[in-house]
Amino acid sequence: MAMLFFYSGLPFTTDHSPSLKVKKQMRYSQTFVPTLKETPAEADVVSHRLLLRAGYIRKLTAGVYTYLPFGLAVIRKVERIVREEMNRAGAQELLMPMVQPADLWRETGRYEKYGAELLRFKDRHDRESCLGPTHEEVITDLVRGEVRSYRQLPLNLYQIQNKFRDEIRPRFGLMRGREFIMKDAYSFDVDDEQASISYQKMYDAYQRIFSRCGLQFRAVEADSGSIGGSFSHEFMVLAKTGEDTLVVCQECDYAANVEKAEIKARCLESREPMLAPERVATPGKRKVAAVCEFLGIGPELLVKTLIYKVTGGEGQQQYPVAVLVRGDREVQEVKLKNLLQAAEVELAEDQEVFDITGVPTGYLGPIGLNGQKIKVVADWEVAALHNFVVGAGEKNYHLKNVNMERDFEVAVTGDLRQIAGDDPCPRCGGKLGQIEGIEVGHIFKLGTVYSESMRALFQDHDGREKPLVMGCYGIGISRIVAAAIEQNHDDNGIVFPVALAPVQVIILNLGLKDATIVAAAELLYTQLQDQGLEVLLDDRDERPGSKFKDADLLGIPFRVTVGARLVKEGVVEIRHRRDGLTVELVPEQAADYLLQQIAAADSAVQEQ
RNA sequence: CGGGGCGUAGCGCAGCCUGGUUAGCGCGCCUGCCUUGGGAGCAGGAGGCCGCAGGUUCGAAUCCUGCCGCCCCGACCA
Repeated sequence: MAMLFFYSGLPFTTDHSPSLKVKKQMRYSQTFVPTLKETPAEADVVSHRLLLRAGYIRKLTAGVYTYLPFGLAVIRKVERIVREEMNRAGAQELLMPMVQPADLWRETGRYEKYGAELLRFKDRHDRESCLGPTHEEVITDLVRGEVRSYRQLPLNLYQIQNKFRDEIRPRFGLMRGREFIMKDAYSFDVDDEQASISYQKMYDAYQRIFSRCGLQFRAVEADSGSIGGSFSHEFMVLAKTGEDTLVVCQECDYAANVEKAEIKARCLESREPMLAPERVATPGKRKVAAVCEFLGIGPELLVKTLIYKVTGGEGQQQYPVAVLVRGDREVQEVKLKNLLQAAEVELAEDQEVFDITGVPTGYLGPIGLNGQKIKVVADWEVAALHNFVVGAGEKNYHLKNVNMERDFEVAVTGDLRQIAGDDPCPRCGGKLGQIEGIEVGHIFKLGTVYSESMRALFQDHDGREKPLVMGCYGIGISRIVAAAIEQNHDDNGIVFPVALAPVQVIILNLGLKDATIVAAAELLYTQLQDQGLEVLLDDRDERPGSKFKDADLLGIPFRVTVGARLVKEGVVEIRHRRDGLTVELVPEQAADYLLQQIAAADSAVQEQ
């Protein structure tokens, strides 16, 4: 502590201290924002391209990026909103280590289960370790050591931290990096009811966060995936480049990820009398369309038999499962995985199918598979169907008039197909639409999965020891930046929402050799800063064209041009990046105008 | 990991198939002149282990082998 005195004269402060009123120098000529005229070849999607071109990020290696000053500024904007809303919701910030011991992960069994995304390594003492892709184990370890009593609950702890997941295929720049910034929060409650309240608080906080970020988004019901747990929502930014497909009811407020979207309208059991099975030659007809055309039937009367390699669930070995869906449907693998309680399901290759069943693909059917000890599962629709067509289990033949139960046995029947465009809403029966989305947030009700396996127990007021009921809540901070750009750009570059822009205003000095213009630009720069606005002054010795192009590319919401018109007409020009709206004002009015516009943008967002 | 493609100056690319003079173009960068409301013009200039390592050859950016890296399509996820 004594060391502090040696730094005499300097106040003890940190750079995020709000009390320190040092204005940031924001002269373009001295700012490291290396914009690019041409698009680097590595970038394909809009956000990646523009982040590189606008000098916001640079790549170090696959899926790993440096945030340059302006990129970091945007990240900080997002973080600030997230912190404010998390704190408002009663969560408390902490910071956990990124390096974690393997033994902790063994307690929940995830060291083995998590798969290759978990980057494992040994330290110099040969201790097994990993880089944290998420922190359920660490937080649970912390809390089990400190929380004993119901009086210490509820508790919600969060952090904003770099995560590392050794993604199979990183892509799209910040959208799917291996290293990325995430906010992860964990809630601890006494019982399920209280946990639901914590969950709802987070749901509400997330609504506020994404609204304040100026994003168009939608909360949807989601699969809880490998994190485990019972109940889950994803927050999706709506954008064409989204990696996920969502179904949204046009009549009620139902929305879900297609992975999850239930098919509720159970089809009516067919009343047709069952006919005698008939073996028909279908030479060379392997595809659904070819078989149907050949037999003169619609694809809804044919049943596909697909062989999946399934891992986990009952025993650790891989085993084959035959999945039956109608010819016009697709298997939804996430549903299949959940139904089988499997760790992984993978469609078998043609050769593998032959090795497993002895039948070439295209002629496979459910009959006789039980004899080979292959588990058969069927979609509900198949169970309702009568007299359908399946592969005969031998090359160049199919079977007509097949019926489930009479002709073959099925281990499980369930909701296994992907929801289709003509399916009705599972809630209200209304019409469904499909849209693309980017997952920027995911909340889970975990229950006691982790607290039980790690023995995180507390004593309740009835004196009994119970496992903590947990929830976990993630937000992809760096991904929000990419998603915001996917949703907000035009041909000239980024169009940042005011809340996320690295600075709110850029002043273009177009008359570096004209003392009047320079003086006016400098004065405006100082005045706007004094008003608390974030301003970049473009004082570079560049031609006007370059300055306009860069201002657009960077996506700064408001541009103030100080040029010849100041000398001739005494005005500066203020242009809105988003809609191109332009006003001319005397410089004295500029600050008020901008403050008013920025306030308006903020309140519009708040009302969303 | 499976499938496809690419590594040549800071960026975008040509040259490679059909080996052979000093490896070229556009942008950017430096100097000077000129120009100044949408990425100007002229003149001069700097900058290259042709991804790495072997091999074939009198001779390799170019042909062969191996490795490394990157991008795109699928399984994963914030």
